[in-house]
Amino acid sequence: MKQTAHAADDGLKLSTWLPYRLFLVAAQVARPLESFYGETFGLSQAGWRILAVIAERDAANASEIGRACALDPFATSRGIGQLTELGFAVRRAGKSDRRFAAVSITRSGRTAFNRIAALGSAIEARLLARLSESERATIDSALTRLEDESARIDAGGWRTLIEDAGAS
Amino acid sequence: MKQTAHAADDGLKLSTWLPYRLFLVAAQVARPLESFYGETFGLSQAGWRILAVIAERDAANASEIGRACALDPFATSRGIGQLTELGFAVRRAGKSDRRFAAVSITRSGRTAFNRIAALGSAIEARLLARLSESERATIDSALTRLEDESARIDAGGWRTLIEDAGAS
DNA sequence: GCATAATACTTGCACTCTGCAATCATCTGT
DNA sequence: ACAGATGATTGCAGAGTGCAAGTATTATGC
Repeated sequence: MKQTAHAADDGLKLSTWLPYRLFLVAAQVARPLESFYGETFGLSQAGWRILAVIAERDAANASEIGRACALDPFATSRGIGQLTELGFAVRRAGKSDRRFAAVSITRSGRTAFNRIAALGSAIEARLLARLSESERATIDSALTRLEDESARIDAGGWRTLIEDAGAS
Repeated sequence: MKQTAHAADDGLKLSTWLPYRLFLVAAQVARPLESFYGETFGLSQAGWRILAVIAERDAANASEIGRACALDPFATSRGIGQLTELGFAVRRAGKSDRRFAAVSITRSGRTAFNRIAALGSAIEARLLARLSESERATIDSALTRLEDESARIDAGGWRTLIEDAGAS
């Protein structure tokens, strides 16, 4: 397999590259939500994600929360700190093992969550309105596989990707 | 329409919320690529996006670049600055109107782009391998509409979203 | 024709976010 | 009881971000 001397381009075009397209939709849709909870409650992105997790799963510890919303332990700890300062969450020492700090949502935290979630649902509804019923089903099922594969890609790191590509 | 006193939750569950699912795939897939071009070339995310744009569109000015990769003028300017420092791009004063700085990719910029794009294509291939031909077609067409709708959502801001939702 | 406004872009500065080392508190195995 | 493991937190440096102000150039009004 011979390469041309004058470095022919890889065909990658940003606007048709799947990862960029996903990123674009995610980023554009996240911006209004972020400015809402930022301006209204002084919440960061990590804070919002943690709030959403503890809204549905009570008395979770930090690592569980981190796993559930793809945050590293540092960000998780800081996010929880922010939520407790805002009065949206409380830390309690774990029952049996006191290293695990059980985090719970407060009443005002739930109120804030509901206001943000309403906006979040409105955004989702706007997106879904542009899709047919069968498209929604296809995307739901496909996204499950994409989530799985992207987790593998992330876990493997770029060296693995190069090896795999080289071995084709 | 009466609300229950003990604040019933909005049904929003992070793990099934479409915007979060898109974000997750995009973020996980972007991380290995970012660490590759970060470690190898000292390139930032903005830098990579701009590089991808000038690889396919020569002598673009800053605003065109910014529009093509969804960056504000500040980030665009800094990204171009980074690329010129790395020797991956050159700024030339515009022909007729010298306020427009025409940015072009250099030979070494193109080499770098090709190496990164190879990895990008490998990532995309890994994702596409998990989808059937018809799923790919569905997602391609659906994403076009989602891109359009997310741009509208972004442009409208959160106040518009609340008004729309309230008027349902 | 010259002051003024508009346009394209850049820079400085303050602020936030992130990544990582070091640390603290607690528990487990021997 | 003590060493080491585990879960979580903190401090700090570096990178990224948003916005006001600035430069350079071109267009406009009188």
